[in-house]
Amino acid sequence: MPKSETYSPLPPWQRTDYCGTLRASDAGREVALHGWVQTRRDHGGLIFIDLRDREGIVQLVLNPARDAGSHQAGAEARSEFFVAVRGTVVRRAAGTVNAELPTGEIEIAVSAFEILNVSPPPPFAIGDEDTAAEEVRLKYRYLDLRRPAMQRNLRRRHQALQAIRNFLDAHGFIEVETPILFKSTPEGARDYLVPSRVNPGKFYALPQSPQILKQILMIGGLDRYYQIARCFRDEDLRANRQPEFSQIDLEMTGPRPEDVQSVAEGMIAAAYERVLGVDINTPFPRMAYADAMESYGSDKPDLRFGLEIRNLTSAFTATSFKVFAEVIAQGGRVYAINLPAANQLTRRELDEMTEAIRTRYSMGLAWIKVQDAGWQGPIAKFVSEAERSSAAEIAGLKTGDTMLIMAGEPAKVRPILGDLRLQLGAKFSLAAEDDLKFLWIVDFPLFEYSEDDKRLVSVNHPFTAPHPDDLRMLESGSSALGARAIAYDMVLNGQELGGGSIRIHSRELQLKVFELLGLSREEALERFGFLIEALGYGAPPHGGCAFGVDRLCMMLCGTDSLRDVIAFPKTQKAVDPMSGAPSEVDPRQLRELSIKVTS
RNA sequence: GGGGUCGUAGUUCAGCCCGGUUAGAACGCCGGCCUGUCACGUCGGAAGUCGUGGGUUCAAAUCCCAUCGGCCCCGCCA
Repeated sequence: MPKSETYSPLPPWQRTDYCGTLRASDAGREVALHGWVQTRRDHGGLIFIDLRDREGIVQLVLNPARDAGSHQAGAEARSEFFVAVRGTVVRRAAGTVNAELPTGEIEIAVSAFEILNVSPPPPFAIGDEDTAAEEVRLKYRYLDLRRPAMQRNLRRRHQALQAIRNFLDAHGFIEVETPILFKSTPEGARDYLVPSRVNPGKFYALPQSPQILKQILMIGGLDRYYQIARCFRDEDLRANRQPEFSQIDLEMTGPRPEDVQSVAEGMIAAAYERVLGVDINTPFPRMAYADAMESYGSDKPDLRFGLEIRNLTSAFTATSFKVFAEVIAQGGRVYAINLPAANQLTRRELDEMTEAIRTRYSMGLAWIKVQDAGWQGPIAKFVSEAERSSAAEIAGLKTGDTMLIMAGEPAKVRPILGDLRLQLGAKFSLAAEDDLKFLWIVDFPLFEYSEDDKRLVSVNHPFTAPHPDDLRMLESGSSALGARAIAYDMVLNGQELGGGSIRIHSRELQLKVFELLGLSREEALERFGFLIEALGYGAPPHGGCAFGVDRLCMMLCGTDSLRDVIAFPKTQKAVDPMSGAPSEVDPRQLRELSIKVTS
């Protein structure tokens, strides 16, 4: 333990090298290292210490014959002590080389060894595999961050952002910071609020995204803007959702959608090239939203495997099977997923699947198996021979295949089958992990009808430009539902990486859209007056996109949890186990803010 | 707000179904020995409010209820 009289805030000598970078070519060099003790192997006479820094591990040899003081000090060293050493890089004798370590051909013959700080035994070993519970890892995040896996993830994140910054800089984008303390615009997610001391009873909101501000930057003549922007949404957490997260936010003046998409493709490809060294083919394929919903039941389809949803309705237009006939009479459709013979589900699994869909959605799932003798399954006997062959042709049914069938409203059935498709893909490991299936989903609808609010809501956000061919449809609320937006989402392997749109730059059109959304002119002006006013001052056409940095990094790191690519993430209860945030505050602070806690 | 799941030495877990010895194991930790180990070896040792509170019982880690926390999911997330 460093005694107080020897404690110094400065190390006794400066590091010359990182532990993990030393190689046989360094043999003979005198080096100085700083690092944490990974393990100590004390043979009594001879002590080996694996010393770790961010670059890796190197073996120290403490030999009393070389330096008695170092050997003595080394005996005191324990896991996670921080030490400084000096010594000579020497080639290991034949037979003592460790092929497992990049530094395994050499070791450090130590001539000076000082413990700079001690540590109690860590609550978990700083190894490569994360054997500790996440609760413990987050409480001692500084120890967790020493693990090679976390070091690698954070470094990949850095590399990705660096590549993206370089790419955008090279394409004329100017990085501009926008305020964290901004105005609450209650549309969309719940805001995080910050009370204003100077203006009692008034609040700032943390931005859910810099959407409006970047539009105003375009009106402000920046022409091309980007930002790695922190965003805040006070909603419940998920494995891929944190209350604060980062977006690569960009906006351009006068772009066609393909101009924005090309920039986005380029920057994502740059990140993949920099981090993983893989070459991504651009441009990415485009798929219309309507087609994605029809074939995959999702606006973010995973294209790494098939099992597309098939529309069998035409095979059953004249069916005597009551269930299908009634659905079709009411404008519903019959959809199916054809599971090829190679992927067999047991009777029990089929029953469980049926039961799960019944309890979760109160919907029926039917199935048939194609046997040599014909269709087999609970509904087989209701289906005529003509219907069978017609359905088989549509679905590409072959002997041995299993077909899962649902009938009902497309809006209800397709997402369920889409979910089922993903479950089946996972169950039969149909999606290769290293396969990268990028695509753009385009032609989103501008609005959808919200049953809860009994009004139209924006599918994207209210600043999204309608498709020019559909402008006439905005004259009434009912026809507006059919209008398309100039909006696009980038999807990778079933994850939405980002999306964007061309924005409305006409003051009148923007007011019209707010009106369709049920906002009175007064409300619109109160909430978004500054944007509406700005649009009136020669706002140029503009558009852009935003990408989730954290999700991109998840993909780049091959992890399922955002928490693995964020240095200090929060738990599902939005708590930071390390600092204890959020916490109560001094009553005086509350008084200054004119805030009273009522519960 | 709802559903599922987990909570036992510092850590990872077993024990829980079917209540009954002193609650075990591994790693880690502490002490001894050890000059070529690299998950060092070896001999010995310490270590527990079984998440918390209540209930049932002669007896609760074990059964019941409540509650807190981690994780996954639904709702929510323009």
